[in-house]
Amino acid sequence: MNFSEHKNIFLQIRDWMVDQILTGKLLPGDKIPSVRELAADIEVNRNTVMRSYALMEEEGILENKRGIGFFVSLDAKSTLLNIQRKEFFTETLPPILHQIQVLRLDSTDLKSLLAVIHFNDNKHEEEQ
Amino acid sequence: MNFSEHKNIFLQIRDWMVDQILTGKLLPGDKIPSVRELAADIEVNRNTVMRSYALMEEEGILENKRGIGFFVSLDAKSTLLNIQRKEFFTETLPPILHQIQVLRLDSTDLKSLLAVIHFNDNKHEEEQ
Amino acid sequence: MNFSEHKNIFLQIRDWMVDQILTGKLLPGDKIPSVRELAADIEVNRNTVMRSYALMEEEGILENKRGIGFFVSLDAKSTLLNIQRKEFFTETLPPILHQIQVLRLDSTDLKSLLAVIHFNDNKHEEEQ
Amino acid sequence: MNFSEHKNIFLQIRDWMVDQILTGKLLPGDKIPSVRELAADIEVNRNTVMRSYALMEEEGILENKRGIGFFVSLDAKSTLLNIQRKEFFTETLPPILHQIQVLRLDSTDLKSLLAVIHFNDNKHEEEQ
DNA sequence: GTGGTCTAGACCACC
DNA sequence: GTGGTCTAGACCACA
Repeated sequence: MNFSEHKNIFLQIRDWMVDQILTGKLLPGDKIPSVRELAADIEVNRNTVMRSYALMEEEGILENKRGIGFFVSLDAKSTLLNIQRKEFFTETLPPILHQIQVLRLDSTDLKSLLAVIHFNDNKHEEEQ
Repeated sequence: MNFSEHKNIFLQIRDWMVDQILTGKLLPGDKIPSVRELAADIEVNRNTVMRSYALMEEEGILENKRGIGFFVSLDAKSTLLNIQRKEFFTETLPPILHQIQVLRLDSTDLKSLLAVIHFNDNKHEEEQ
Repeated sequence: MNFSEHKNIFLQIRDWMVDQILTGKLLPGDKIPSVRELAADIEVNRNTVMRSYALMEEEGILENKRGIGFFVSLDAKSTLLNIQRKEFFTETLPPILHQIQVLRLDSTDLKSLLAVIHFNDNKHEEEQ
Repeated sequence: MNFSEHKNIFLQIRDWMVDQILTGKLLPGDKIPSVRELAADIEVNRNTVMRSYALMEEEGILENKRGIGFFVSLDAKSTLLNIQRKEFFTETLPPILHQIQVLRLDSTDLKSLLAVIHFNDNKHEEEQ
């Protein structure tokens, strides 16, 4: 894992783990590496890894069986989607909307954005 | 002004000022509040305001007339539009696109976003 | 059995066993499950169960017949009642009283508590 | 401050601070001691104090003005009462009820408990 | 072996 | 001056 300079390491660990879960590389119920193990692996202090794991436990993404280790919680995926969608609409989207308006961007400028949305729409139809 | 927790205050002041200019609430050539005035107003340290003004001067948004005060520079608006549009497409947009895809948001979810784009399209037509 | 997060499992096993005895689901002289049996049952390490049994033997609640197993000691119930009532009044009750006062809870809030006390009063009358 | 042996220090700091707030020794909006200051005062590591403050910020009891310090949040008192009352009814009370039942305690035994409740009832009447 | 707390000390950005 | 993160290392209880 490569850490970017100006984001907290414990958050980057969390982001990476979340990614593993969302992309299915880690499945609900899976045991994740022990604090010591991961710390050694990515050459980071135990405490930092611990902080990351504790955060994810609080968020309901991980569960802790004492003396055994941390496990991906069974409903991690839906919990994550909920957290992230909520964050997107309350934190991420509003300033974007504002900026699009202020910068007077129109559909020509934002064609790649529209393409993504269009793509998602079709994905949903397929699944039905 | 309400300051968000995890972004530097002096950057938030800058963002707010930029916004005032882009939306026409501050016009090129206008005198802006003195450092101590604004500092008192928004209950922030004078150094913080100063740092913000200095940054904007460096960016060519403000001009400083010694002993008189800071003024919105004459080409602030076009300068800003260029800077910000560029930033928007290289910095802001890409992670948004990724997130929209990961969260599988579709046009129903993002109706407010689409509404803004639509609104901008019409604005442009009127101006033609 | 569901284990709560922040209390030692071996203590929780003890509490559960004590409960079984006080409520008469386990009677004096009864053989209790073997260490390995209970461990398998509740999905816990055998050491943990052993520790719990050892504790209860020390407290005089259980007796160990070598090669046969653990049994509820004959005077377990009266022993327990004494231990627990004493503990209740010296350890458990005082902080509760304090908290009820601080939180300004009144008889309306605590109706379930009062109901239990009332229920116990009647139980005693019946037995006289 | 005297720390009891077997409870986490950072939680004891929180408990003490909560007490100060609930008893009115710290008022909403008050600045509390800086992390370094309190750490030196009670001879505990900065990190430990920090952890305590961060926890209380998360709980909405404290607010943080960057570069200035931590302040008692304006609605700390009601927030606290909510947290604690909720905890009392979901965590504290149920095992108490169970124990009272199992130990067959009656109103004679629990006279001090009833006295407190009675006292609270009168307090409320006075306030009306 | 596991998680969890605490210390001591460094370094950073921000006010 | 303030909070905040990270490290290195010790010590503990629990499984």
